[in-house]
Amino acid sequence: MWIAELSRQTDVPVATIKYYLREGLLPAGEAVGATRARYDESHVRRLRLIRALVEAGGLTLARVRDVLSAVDEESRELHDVLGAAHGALRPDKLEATDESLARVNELLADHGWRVDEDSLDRVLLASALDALDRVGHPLDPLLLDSYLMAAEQVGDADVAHLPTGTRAETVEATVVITALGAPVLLALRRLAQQNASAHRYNAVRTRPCL
Amino acid sequence: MWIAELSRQTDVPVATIKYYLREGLLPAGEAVGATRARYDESHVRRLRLIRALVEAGGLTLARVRDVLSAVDEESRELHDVLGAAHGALRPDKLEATDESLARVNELLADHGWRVDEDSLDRVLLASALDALDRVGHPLDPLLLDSYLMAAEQVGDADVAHLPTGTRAETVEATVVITALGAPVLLALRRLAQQNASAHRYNAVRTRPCL
DNA sequence: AATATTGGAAAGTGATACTCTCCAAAAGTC
DNA sequence: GACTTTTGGAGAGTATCACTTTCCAATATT
Repeated sequence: MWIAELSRQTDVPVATIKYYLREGLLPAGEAVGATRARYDESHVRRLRLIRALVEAGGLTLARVRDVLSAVDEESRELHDVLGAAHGALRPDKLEATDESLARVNELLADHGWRVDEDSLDRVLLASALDALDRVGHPLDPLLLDSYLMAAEQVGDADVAHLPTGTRAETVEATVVITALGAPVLLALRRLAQQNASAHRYNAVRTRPCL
Repeated sequence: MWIAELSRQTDVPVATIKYYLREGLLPAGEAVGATRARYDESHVRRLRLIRALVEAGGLTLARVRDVLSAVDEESRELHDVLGAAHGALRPDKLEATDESLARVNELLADHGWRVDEDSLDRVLLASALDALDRVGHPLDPLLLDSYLMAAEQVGDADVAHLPTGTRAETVEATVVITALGAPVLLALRRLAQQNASAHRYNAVRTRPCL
C-alpha cells in the first residue's frame, strides 16, 4: 500500500506519518522508484502501537523511540526487555534522599522481592516518598504496605498473563501491558476511591466534574 | 518575608514565583507600598505543594490550578473534593466505544461499586481498554479482575487513611495522596513486575537500563 | 548619594509534536 | 502526449507549555 492507504487505515495524517519516518519511529517503506515506497501490515501495526503509547500511555515520542528500539533488538532476553520497557516509562530526572532510599530498600528486603540492586525504580519510588514528605503529608507505613501488596498482586498477574508465543509477540505484549496498564490501574484506583468515599460519607456526587 | 526569602526557603527562582503569581497559582502577598509585598508560611506551603504536584505528580500547571481552586473552595463537601481532585488528574480528551463502556459498566455493577453513573473515569478506563484492543492486545478479563481487586484494596486504604482533622487538612491530604500516590503505585508495580519476572525467568538483570 | 531590591509586565527561550509549503519525479487519465 | 494527481523528501512554520530574561520605575538599605 502507498502512504495514503496507510494513513487511511490508521487515521494518522500523512504529514504525521512522514514526520514519524523522519524521526525514525517508523521504518521506511520499500522504495519503489525515486518517489514511491510501499508499506505493509507491519507498518500499520507499528503505527497503531506508536499512537496507543502516545495517546493512551502518555509517552513522549522520545520514550516511544526507546521502547521500540528495545522491541526491535532481537538479542534481548525477555527479562531484559521488561527492564528496557520500564526505562522508557520513568521520568529521567531522578534524585532521592538517602533516608527514603533506605526505607525503600528495607521495604523490598522485608518482602523478599528480587529486584536489581540499582534499579532506577527504587530511586523513583524514594523520590515520590520524598515529595510526600516535603509537602508535609508523609506516606503512612500502613498505607505503603497496602500499596505494596496490591502492587505485588498486579505485578504477578501481569507477568503470569504474558503470552508464550514467539519472541516478537511476547516482547510487544510486555511493552503494551506495562505502558497501557498504567492508565487502566489509575482509573480503577480513582473509581475505587469514589466507591470507598461514597460508603464513608454515604454520599453520591451530584455535581459535574470540573 | 520578602519574595527573595520565599525563593530561598522553597528553592524556586524568584522569576518563577512571579510567574506563578501572574498565573494565579499563588495568591498575592500582602502589599506593602507600591513595590513591596510580604509573604508568609502559607505561601511557602502552597509553593511546595505546587512543585510537588508538578514534579512528582506530573501535573500541568493548568491541572494544578484546577486542584488548587478545589482546595480553596471552602463550600465543597469532602466527597466532592475527591471528584474535583480526580478531574485534575485525568487527560481531558476522552472518547470510548460503546462496547468498552458497556464492559466497564458491567464490571463495576458486578462488583457493586458505588460510582457516579457518568463519572469520567468510566470513560477513561473504557478508552484505555479500547487502546489495548486497537494494538491487538485486548486486556484479559482475568487480568482486569486482578487489577480491579488490587485497585479496590488501594482505594479503600486511601480513603481509610485520610486524616480527620480540619477541612483544610483533609482536603489537602486528599489531593496530595491522590496525585502523588500514582507515581508510588506505578513504581511499586514495576518493581513487582521485576520480582515476578525474576522468579519466572530465574534471571537477574545485569545490563544497565536504557 | 550610591547601591540593591522589589513588583510588574513584556518579550524571549527551548522543548515537543506536529503541520504546512514547496519541489521535482513519477503514475494515472483522457 | 498533455494534464492532473500523488509521492517522498526536506525545510520552515505553528501552537502549547513552562519558564527565563530583560526592562522599568519605585522604594529600601547602606
